[in-house]
Amino acid sequence: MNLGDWTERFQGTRGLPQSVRDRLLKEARVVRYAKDTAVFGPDNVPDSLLFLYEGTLRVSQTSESGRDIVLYRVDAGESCVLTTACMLAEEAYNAEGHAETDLVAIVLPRPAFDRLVAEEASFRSFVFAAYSRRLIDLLRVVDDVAFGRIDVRLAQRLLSLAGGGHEVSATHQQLASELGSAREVISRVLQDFQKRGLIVQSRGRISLADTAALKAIAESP
Amino acid sequence: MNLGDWTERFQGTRGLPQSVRDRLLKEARVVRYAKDTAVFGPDNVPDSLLFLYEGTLRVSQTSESGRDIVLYRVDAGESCVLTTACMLAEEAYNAEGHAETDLVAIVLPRPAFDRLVAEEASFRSFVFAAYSRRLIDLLRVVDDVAFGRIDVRLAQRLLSLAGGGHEVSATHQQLASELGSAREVISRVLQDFQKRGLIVQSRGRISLADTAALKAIAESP
DNA sequence: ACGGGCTGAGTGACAATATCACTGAACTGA
DNA sequence: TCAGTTCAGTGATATTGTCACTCAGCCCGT
Repeated sequence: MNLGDWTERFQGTRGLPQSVRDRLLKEARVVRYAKDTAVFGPDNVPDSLLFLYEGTLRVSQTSESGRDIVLYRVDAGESCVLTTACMLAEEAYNAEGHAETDLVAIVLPRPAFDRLVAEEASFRSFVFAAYSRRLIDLLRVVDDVAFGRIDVRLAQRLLSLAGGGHEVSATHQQLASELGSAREVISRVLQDFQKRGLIVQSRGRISLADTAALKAIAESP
Repeated sequence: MNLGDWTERFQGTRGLPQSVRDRLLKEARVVRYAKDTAVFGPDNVPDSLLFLYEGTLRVSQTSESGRDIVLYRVDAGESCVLTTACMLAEEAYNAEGHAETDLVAIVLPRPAFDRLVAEEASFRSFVFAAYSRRLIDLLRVVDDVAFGRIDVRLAQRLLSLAGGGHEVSATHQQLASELGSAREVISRVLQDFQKRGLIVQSRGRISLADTAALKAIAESP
């Protein structure tokens, strides 16, 4: 299956000379992942750079005790450098990538990646910028987890998961995993939100009744 | 003041051809920071890559509320890529670098850095490996903060700060900052440790009386 | 030596979050 | 339809964080 000239789609590849783009089109493979499948994990370490053409990839980390926390999401048009990082570091890590939707991705094998980084300044900038973005995402996660209030963080996450709409499809357990918290805690906070008329809950589904108030909570100190 | 051929000292520069090393020696500056001074911070964003020739640099993050947490340390022979990352991302961040000892560092300006990454595969590997190491350090921090018990983490940190010895020079407040916790919490855990005979406390100083038992705590699940 | 002033440490009360051990409610598929 | 499974609610308790203090030891000038 052919995507046509996908290099048009990525900031980091769009600016490259046509010859390099042609080489990319030849050397990279297109892969698909079905929704809710694992893209990579501790026992399935990738050895390539992943460009996400379509869909959303959720990267999370699982602790020894089985609890987990979402680190960040990779959206269409972005690349997932964590995989590259861990590949290069050859160290144990327990992050895993999960397809939140059906995914279409472009896989660039390591040698081609190396060559491109070496030869193309604009591609190099793209890679470094991607690293930086993730580093900063992680700094934010650290800050939130270490110092953030759970109700504030939950309000933020609900708004973000709703993506401008008013519906969130997630179980309490999934929301707990988003924040690295426990289901019971989330249940209690959500009940509080519901009592205050900010949300309406049903099984596996939350509708945001008062996004303005939620935003106020999300932005409280 | 001349350090001689410092390129000998770094994994990432040792393997370079002599011509490149000569260029490095010409283009990089040697800088010194006194112990307990700020090397970089939100209002003092660096625009270069820092190689640490001698000393230890502590990188920490401060929350809005004033509490802070240590993200990682950069030791002699390593480079601090977080600065580069944030420089490239041109995003706000609130990490800061603090000299834990007197520092001698080599500053490589951005253009020279770019050129070197482009031209030298071994230097490139070094940079990517440094990024990866920091990413993985941060994953560890996230895991600890989100899921770790405070007594376990404190035992780990005491052992690590003692560096194989039996003495740690740190106030309770400083230890709290290491872990992103509060002084009172640390005080209580330390008192518990002392009651159990694991440590002996004095003002600004802790001596580890029973490192074996501390290790047992540090490794408990 | 003496008495501020300052920093480091101890403490009780309380709030927030996590854990444990359940219960019941809502869906699902045979 | 009903048995199994997933999702959500709840009380009790443990851990961690916050607040508002007190007290002890150190530094320094007189």
